[in-house]
Order: sequence, then structure tokens, then C-alpha cells
Amino acid sequence: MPRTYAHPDPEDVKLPRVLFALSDPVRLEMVRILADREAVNSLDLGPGMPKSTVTHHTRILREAGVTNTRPEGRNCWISLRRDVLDVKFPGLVDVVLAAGTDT
Amino acid sequence: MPRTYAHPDPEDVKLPRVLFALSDPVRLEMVRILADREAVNSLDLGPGMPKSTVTHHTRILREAGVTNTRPEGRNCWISLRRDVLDVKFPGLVDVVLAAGTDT
DNA sequence: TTTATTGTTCGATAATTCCCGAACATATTG
DNA sequence: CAATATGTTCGGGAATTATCGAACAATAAA
Repeated sequence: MPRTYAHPDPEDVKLPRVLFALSDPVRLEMVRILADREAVNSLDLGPGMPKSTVTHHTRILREAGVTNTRPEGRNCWISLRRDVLDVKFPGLVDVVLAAGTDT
Repeated sequence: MPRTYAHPDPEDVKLPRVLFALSDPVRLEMVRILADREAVNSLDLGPGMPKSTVTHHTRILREAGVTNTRPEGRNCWISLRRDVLDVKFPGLVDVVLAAGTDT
């Protein structure tokens, strides 16, 4: 599958795009799943979801700068880019994670 | 003009919708304008912008629960619903305002 | 090498969103 | 009442987004 994945440089991670990436319930849930763990296999972010749909959402998160995607074998390890997010938008990830699932 | 405006109850203010409302540069700028002041006349939120476009964006902010709209005469005073936002999503508004205009 | 697994890419469709002009409603002012 | 100012509503057109099946590429395993 994937050879390389383009990630925005930290200076290109913009708030509106990040907020948009987080504004979808599906992607918000993905972020919640990622919060606890170091990295997660991409398809595990959307259990029972069509693969192409998972790809769609993970791509939006990645291109917004919210996540990092590291290919390994035929898997994709996805993680939160907290290093970037916590510097550029301190508290944002915490705020989002603090909100309950149904809020 | 307007007689009444529907505002979501605090328990109906949901994070995805709030984040979506904030994910647009135009609306983000509106929120920045609102941050300092107690209330702002609606059309002052979109200087030089078509009125119907201002209405469009202010409606999305209002229906998401981000702003309050109070009609007075033929004006609309718009304000941030910090009372609700700061309780439901503590830190969110601060995070957004802390980010520079170009980030 | 054949098979199975993981994930992407490519349509296609339905739904949403954005932008704005024109017409309208409401309220103030002359 | 007539004229003006503020903001909404309606309509349409362009652009984006969401969802997903089908075909495909790449890797790992048998």
C-alpha cells in the first residue's frame, strides 16, 4: 500500500482546518481512540466501517496536521501529533478530549 | 426585523457543531471581534460583506450555540455565549482566541 | 508463487455549505 | 404616511464533503 504520506509542516498547520477536522463525530471519535494509545492501526479507528471511509477520514485528519501516519509493512500506524498541536494550540486537544462523547 | 431567535439550550450545544462553526475563517474572525466587546451589531461582524452573507454566518454561530442574538429595535446585538461555552468546553474559547489570526 | 491482508484510489451519488443578489419584513425617522 | 436603515428569507449556482462499492497496489504469509 502506501509508500509515503504527506504531512503538513508545523507552520502550515492552521486552526480553521484543524477545527474542521475535529468537527466531525466520526473523526472526533478517532481522536478519542488515539488519545490513550501511542499509535493505532488505521482500520482500528473505524471499527465496522468501510475501508474507503476510514481512509477518507484519516486523510482529512492527517492533512490538517492532527495525526501522523507511519506505514509499516502493510499497516498504517496512526498517532496524534500532540507535539505540534500542543505547541501551536495549547489546550485544544485537552479541551476536546475532556468533552464527553455525547456533548 | 427579527422577532425572536432560537438558541439551543446549553445541553443541546454539541462539540462537533461548535467546532464546525469555528472552523471557518470568516466566523473565526467574527468570534475574535466578539471576544473583546460585550456585544456587537451584527453587520459590524462582517465589514464590507453582503448582508445576506453576514446573516448566514451569524446564524451558524447562533445555532451552534456559540453566540447569542438579542434584537433591539432594528438592530441585532450579538455576543459570545461564554457562560455556556466555558462550562461545557472549558478553555475552548481561550484556545481559539489565543491562536494568532494567521494560524 | 499463490493467496490473503491492508489500505489506497477511483468513480458516483447525495447532502451540505458557501456566496450573494433580489425581494421582503420590521422598525426608526422625517 | 413616506422614506430610510437593519437584517431576514428565498432562490440559485459553485464548491466541498460524506459515504461506499469496486478495482487496484503493496506487503506478508502459506
